[in-house]
Amino acid sequence: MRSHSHTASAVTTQSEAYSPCENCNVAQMSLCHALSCEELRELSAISTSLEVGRGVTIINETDSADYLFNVTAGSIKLFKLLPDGRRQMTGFLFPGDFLGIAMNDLYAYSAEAIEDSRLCRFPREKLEGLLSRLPQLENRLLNMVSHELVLAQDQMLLLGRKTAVEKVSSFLITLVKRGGESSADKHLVPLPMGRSDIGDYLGLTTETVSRTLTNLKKQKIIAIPSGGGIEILDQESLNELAEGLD
Amino acid sequence: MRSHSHTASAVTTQSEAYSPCENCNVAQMSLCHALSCEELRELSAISTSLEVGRGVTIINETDSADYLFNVTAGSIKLFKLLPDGRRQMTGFLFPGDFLGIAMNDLYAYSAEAIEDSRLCRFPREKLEGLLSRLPQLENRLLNMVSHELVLAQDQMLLLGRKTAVEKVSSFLITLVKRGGESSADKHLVPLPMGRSDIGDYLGLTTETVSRTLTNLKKQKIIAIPSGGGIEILDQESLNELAEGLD
DNA sequence: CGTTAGCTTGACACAACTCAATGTACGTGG
DNA sequence: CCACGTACATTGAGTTGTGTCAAGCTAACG
Repeated sequence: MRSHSHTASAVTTQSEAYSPCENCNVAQMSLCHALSCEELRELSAISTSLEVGRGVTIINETDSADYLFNVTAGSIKLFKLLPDGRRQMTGFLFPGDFLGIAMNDLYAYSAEAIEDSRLCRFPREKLEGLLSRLPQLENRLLNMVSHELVLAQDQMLLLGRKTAVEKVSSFLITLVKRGGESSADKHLVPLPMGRSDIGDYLGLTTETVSRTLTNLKKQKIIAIPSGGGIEILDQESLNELAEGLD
Repeated sequence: MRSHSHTASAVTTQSEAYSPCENCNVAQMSLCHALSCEELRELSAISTSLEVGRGVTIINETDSADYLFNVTAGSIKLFKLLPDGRRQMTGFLFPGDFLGIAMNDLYAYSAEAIEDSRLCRFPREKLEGLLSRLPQLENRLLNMVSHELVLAQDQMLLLGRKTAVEKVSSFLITLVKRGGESSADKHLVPLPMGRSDIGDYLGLTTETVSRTLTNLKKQKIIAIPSGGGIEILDQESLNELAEGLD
């Protein structure tokens, strides 16, 4: 991946005009899951593969919602802003995740690449046309959105009612669950986003995230290797901390 | 409505075995929206109308998710609990709203009637069967869930990044927007839920909600009539407070 | 008219924030 | 390859918004 532009405010690189959906390595966990060969070909026909460099803005909160996306590589952060700059992350996306839900044809959040990433882009209008002809696809989309809604409700509980330790512990656990399959050692979770991003996801400041991680480290519940990421040393304690059981 | 049982832990009254969906007064804003007569009849065939009294539990967070519901009268609160009893409301439902999204066949939250209410109940299995035959219905459901997701993201911003005044102001504004149509005077918003429910919705304590409302009253931005509900005196100021513009 | 449930108000405590300084890792250019 | 610069992470000291605990108030209902 060559693109390293940190300044662009929109999608930058567009690598291929046609997408080899048939060979897609994330198809089994993405929107494309459970489609027949023929259906996959139809979807492929309207999709475009994109590469974006770290820091590049993919969509903007109030832009017209013309496209939907599927992440195929890298990681993406979603967030909303208040007028004075306060920021709330609404989610982190990894390969297989879906992006572009809108209301009144406007995106509900902004999206930015945390690291160099690849996405699959679908024009909304064409995708909606496909949905009416491919019930499998619409059902798949309904399941994905329902799943996201359940996660959003968990996050509300976290934001509204959990303490700093409980928030950070919960966050680490969801990362373990998500990254569990892809990582060789299940106890070393990658952490591509910065402390400030984590803080804005958990409703905390950078400093509180840092202090909390340090405390967990002192308690030998986690380790923080210099190469980045977090090593989970005591998953059991972490689970209890996340639910406030102590 | 006669049922006033406050003790039942499950659905109590089941008034009619068949439901007159054709005459439903909330059909235009509910799940049933945009269905043909024939389709409406099919939906009607699998639905049951229920009445529940104030305080009655409709679903329980970890129960098997056998039914989906549509609210037709009254108001419902949705919430999640932590082991030690801390509670987070995930939403308040009014006529036309939808209820029963699940993950792994378990409900993601509990639901309880705030006041005497009526719901339309659909067995999940039968509804899913219908979905595959009625693409209109599936599309409608997708739109409703997507809409809910957008609202959930707004709520994350509120919970994670807004102050007490901003939270309460935002809450009042959403009530105005929701109840605007049904109420004669658009500036008197009904408030069927208690302070404690509002606190658990906004990630605050009862006391903070109360103090904040008192402050808004002192600033002549709202009035609190003894008959219940809240009167909005200065919508403009409220809008600014909600976004932190002062 | 007394009982009760919910709302309001007050005094104080503390978890997390703010502001500020220092430490660390990494990429760039000499 | 090393020195420097920049961005990010950590740590510390002091502040504050909201929570906690406790006391009164209000209104609805039997």
